[in-house]
Amino acid sequence: MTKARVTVIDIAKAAGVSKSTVSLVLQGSSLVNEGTRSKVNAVMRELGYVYNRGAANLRQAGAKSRIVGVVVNDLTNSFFAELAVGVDMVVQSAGFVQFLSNTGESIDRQREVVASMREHGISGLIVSPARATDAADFKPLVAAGIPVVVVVRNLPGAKVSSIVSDNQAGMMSAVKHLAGLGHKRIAFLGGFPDTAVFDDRHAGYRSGVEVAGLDYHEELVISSAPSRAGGVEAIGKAIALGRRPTAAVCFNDAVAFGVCDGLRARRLEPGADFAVVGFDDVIEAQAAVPALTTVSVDPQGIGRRGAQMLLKQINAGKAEAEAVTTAVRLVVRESCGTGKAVPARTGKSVKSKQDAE
Amino acid sequence: MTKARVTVIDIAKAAGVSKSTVSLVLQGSSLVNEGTRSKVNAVMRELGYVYNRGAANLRQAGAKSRIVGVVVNDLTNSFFAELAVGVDMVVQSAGFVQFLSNTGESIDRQREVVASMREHGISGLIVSPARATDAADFKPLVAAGIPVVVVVRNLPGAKVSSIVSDNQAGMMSAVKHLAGLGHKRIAFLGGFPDTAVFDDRHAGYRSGVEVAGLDYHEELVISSAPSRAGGVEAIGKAIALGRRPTAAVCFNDAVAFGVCDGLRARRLEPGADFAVVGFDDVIEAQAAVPALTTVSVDPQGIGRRGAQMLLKQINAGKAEAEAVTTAVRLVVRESCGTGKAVPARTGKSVKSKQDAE
DNA sequence: TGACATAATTGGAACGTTCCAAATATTTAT
DNA sequence: ATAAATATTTGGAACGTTCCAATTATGTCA
Repeated sequence: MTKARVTVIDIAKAAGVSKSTVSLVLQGSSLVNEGTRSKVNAVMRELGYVYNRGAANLRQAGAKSRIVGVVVNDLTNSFFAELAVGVDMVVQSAGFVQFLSNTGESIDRQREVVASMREHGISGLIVSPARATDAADFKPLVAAGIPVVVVVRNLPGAKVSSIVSDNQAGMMSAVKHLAGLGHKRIAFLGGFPDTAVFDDRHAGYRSGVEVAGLDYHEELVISSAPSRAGGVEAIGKAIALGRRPTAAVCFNDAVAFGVCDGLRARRLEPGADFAVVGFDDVIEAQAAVPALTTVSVDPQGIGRRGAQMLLKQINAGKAEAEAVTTAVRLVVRESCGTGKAVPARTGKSVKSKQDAE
Repeated sequence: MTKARVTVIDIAKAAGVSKSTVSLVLQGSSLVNEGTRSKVNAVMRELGYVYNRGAANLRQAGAKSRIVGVVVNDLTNSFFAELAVGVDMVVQSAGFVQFLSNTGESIDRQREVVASMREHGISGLIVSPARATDAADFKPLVAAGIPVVVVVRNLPGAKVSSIVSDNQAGMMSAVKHLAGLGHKRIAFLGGFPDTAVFDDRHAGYRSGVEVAGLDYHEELVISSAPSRAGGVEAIGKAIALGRRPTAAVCFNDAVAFGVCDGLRARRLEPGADFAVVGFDDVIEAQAAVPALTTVSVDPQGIGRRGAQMLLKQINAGKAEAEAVTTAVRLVVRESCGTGKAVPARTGKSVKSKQDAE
């Protein structure tokens, strides 16, 4: 329906210069005379020229497409939505655009979207890997010189940068908080034991218990799906124990909400009759009744930081794998029965080179 | 480590055919001999070939980049996150990828990202326009033959397709519900009067009132920011009226929550002493106390539908503007005081929904 | 003024693909 | 066996940009 695309040659012709000059203007080169520059710019505006990044990118040997790929496993989860927003903020202000895709925890889907992104020539990738992602999956990318930053869930064995929250310290502070309130039997509820995140949080739980001078009981660790339904299930098992716990730290907030549901179903009031702590601090946490005491991880911050890391590597041209864990803090609300709010800070920002393998 | 890219020519050389043949294989053409095809495929796998969509796209005269742009004004809002997921689902299974960007209601940002997307050669755009977006803003796009679908908020005057939820019918059913419960003075609270969404919802309110055989009173329409704080403010004014209303339909759920806050501050119990209906059915709506009666829209459905519409136009080559409004339904919970006998549960677990505005 | 540096400009030749028209191989029909 | 049809394959020539080396204009200094 409409005319052919306006190209740099059309501009050149109309402005009475050569295409090379127009190209120079496009790149903001200082080699071009001020007068010519404004003339060319005027003509571009007039003809409604739009830059063809594809063509440019082709010539520049795939150097810089100014596209970063972002892959998350569940955009519906506000945690990841926030993360994506964080990424978008820094990526956008650096003049990049983001390809965002959702895998819904499907490994096949993940492979597909990553392949597609590669074909489109992304200059870098930020990914929160689907469960059971093979560390080798991103090997081809880094081999091709495309920086990859793994967020939220780490990928042991992959030689890529990563940025995860301090799961261990977070869980530890949650346990210490409960112990400080006088609880002696504290359960660890929810989560799949075959994930790295579970391992970290569980380890934090365990050291928290020990640091508080309590005994670690295997039976108090009850895994389940990391969802609301999983929480209901887990609390059911916990209550069925001979010596039932009086408090629980949960794998994440969704589990914690499920635990509250399960308690109510048994005529127990979360907060008053049983203390509950979550993990993540999703938006619903503060609006819930009772407001959830939880470990806040600032997903948007992770997104921003991950994006910065990625951009740094893109600009450096060289991808030096770097592993950072971000601080985390306990937000005390009402689900542990104590109205007094004394936010306990924990966690430190640790930065370390990742070596080996 | 960064070796030269493997190109179609390398493949050709290694397979002992011409680049044209390789290209044919790439396109799945039936013209190529079965033997050659598998040979070529084998070599491609072996050399780790990755298709360069940019180059292809360049040659194909911008025909189809298989990229669709998605622009939303607030990804943090789960309403839009859901919407994006809906889009992604259909777009992905059609072999497209999505460029997703967030404007945060900034018109400048919106212009930037749309421009950037154009440079990258999107084949279509789905956008939930930032407030006060000029209808002419998308003119250049459609002039260039790039289909545009506007979602959630419509853009009067723009000759593009749109898909919005049935604000009018939704509000009408809310009013009718309240009237059916015996309320005579029903207020309309919250929202900025200068938006199209406000107009629609207000119109729905008005016809609802009339259909119920009640009088429409200007004083019962109290606008405010479409936020929780705005709700507090609006209910304050409503209560200060000479003849105060006994119920209110709110511009959205956030306002409704604010209204509840305001009522409690005046020792009135929402649900019992004053009936409240929201709009959107955000996730918090069902967990709130009292659970909020509200109008549910299906953002993911809108996303899917919008994407289908867009793909249809992309494939058709021509953009025939089409306006659809999606159905909406009232979810009765407890905030109108009828929570007693029949727990009016909508059997399905409602997904997170929220609409800013 | 000539000699030389410096500032601006400019034609190709890439980049990796797809298209086209034409060439070659293989069948089939006569 | 030969022509005609069909099945495969194939070299260029694009696409819109950037790079390079080369060119032309302009300025400077003895």
